[in-house]
Amino acid sequence: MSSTTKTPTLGFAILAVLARGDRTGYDIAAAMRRPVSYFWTAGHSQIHAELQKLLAGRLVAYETTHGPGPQDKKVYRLTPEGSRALRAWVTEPPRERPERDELVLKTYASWLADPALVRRLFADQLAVHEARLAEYEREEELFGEPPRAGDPRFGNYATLRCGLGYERHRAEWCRWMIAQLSDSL
Amino acid sequence: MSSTTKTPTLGFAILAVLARGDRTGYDIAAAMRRPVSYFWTAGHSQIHAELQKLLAGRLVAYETTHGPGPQDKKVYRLTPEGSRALRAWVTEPPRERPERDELVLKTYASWLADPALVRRLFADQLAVHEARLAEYEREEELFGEPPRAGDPRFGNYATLRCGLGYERHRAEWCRWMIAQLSDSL
DNA sequence: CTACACTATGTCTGAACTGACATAGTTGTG
DNA sequence: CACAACTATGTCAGTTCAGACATAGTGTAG
Repeated sequence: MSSTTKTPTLGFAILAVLARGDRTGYDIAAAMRRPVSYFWTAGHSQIHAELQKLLAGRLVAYETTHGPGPQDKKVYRLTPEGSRALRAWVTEPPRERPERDELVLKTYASWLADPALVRRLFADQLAVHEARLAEYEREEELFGEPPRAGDPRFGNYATLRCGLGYERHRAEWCRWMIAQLSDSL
Repeated sequence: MSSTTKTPTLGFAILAVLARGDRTGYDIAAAMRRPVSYFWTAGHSQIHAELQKLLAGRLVAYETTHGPGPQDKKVYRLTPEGSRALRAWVTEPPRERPERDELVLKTYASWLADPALVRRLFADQLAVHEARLAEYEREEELFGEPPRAGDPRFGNYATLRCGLGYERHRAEWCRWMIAQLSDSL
């Protein structure tokens, strides 16, 4: 660590985006809304605040150019320290985040409710997952040959594969639930 | 809603546990650590605070009995209003939680790091998922015949199925990553 | 009989996060 | 030329959550 601060995960998410090219806070927020499939999300207010901290820790720097808005436009870039910190962080084991899934919780309590309404809930969810799956499959086709491990696009492709697997698992579970609920009618 | 307060998801998690039987705050915390597979988690400090709010909204009530500790033991139960609120909540569409997965983020930035170290990271993760999978499979066997939709045990079984599918998807993704990284060495 | 693990309730601080508010230039459309 | 959408930065109040601190009776193993 360069000094006193321990960077939260959001900080590394920002560094990971900047590793692919210099950006403004606005651009980072846009990238994190959906890079290609999911990986992390944050509102712009959080990003601007975190950029201040990264700046204080000298993990990023910026150049001011004139642009729209009341303030000047700031284009951020990784510093060598930032790049080093990011590379070191990548291979460290991730800290477990507690599982908090509202649909699973509803499922846990689903024995209390009208099976027809629960069935409807899962049918809606299934539609959402199938739509996302179709979208991801379209994106997958755009890659053609899977990129190699040293290529930045490998990161995009690998997260896309994760998203693809997740949506398939989720859709299958929804279908199973619907089948179970149909049996009990 | 009974009055002014909108109950957060944690509140419904507590109600869902109480729907299966009266419990103390301590018991609820223990149940939510791992009911059978995952569904929601919270520390006891959060649970005690939330129980106060549920109490104020008259969704739960309690009886005091003498027990260990400086305070008396409080056994909470659902009120009719609580039961009604829970049942109504179950079939409402879940609000989307933002995706925040540290391993996926690391994957997104993995092109920067030493492939051998990334491979190690995923091998460790694979071991974790395989261990959980084995545990869930053991739990699945204990059920024998899948419970029917009106049975409280259906909730447990259905969440277990979700956990099972999730761990399989995750393990498969880890294996795919390891294969990709082995190719590039 | 002593020590430890477990039961049991609660408070408090700080970090992480959400959503609203505030401001204003640029670019493209009708 | 007016208006909307997009670019762009920031503040602030409130909520959620994790982890530490505080306290103390009960049951069990050595």
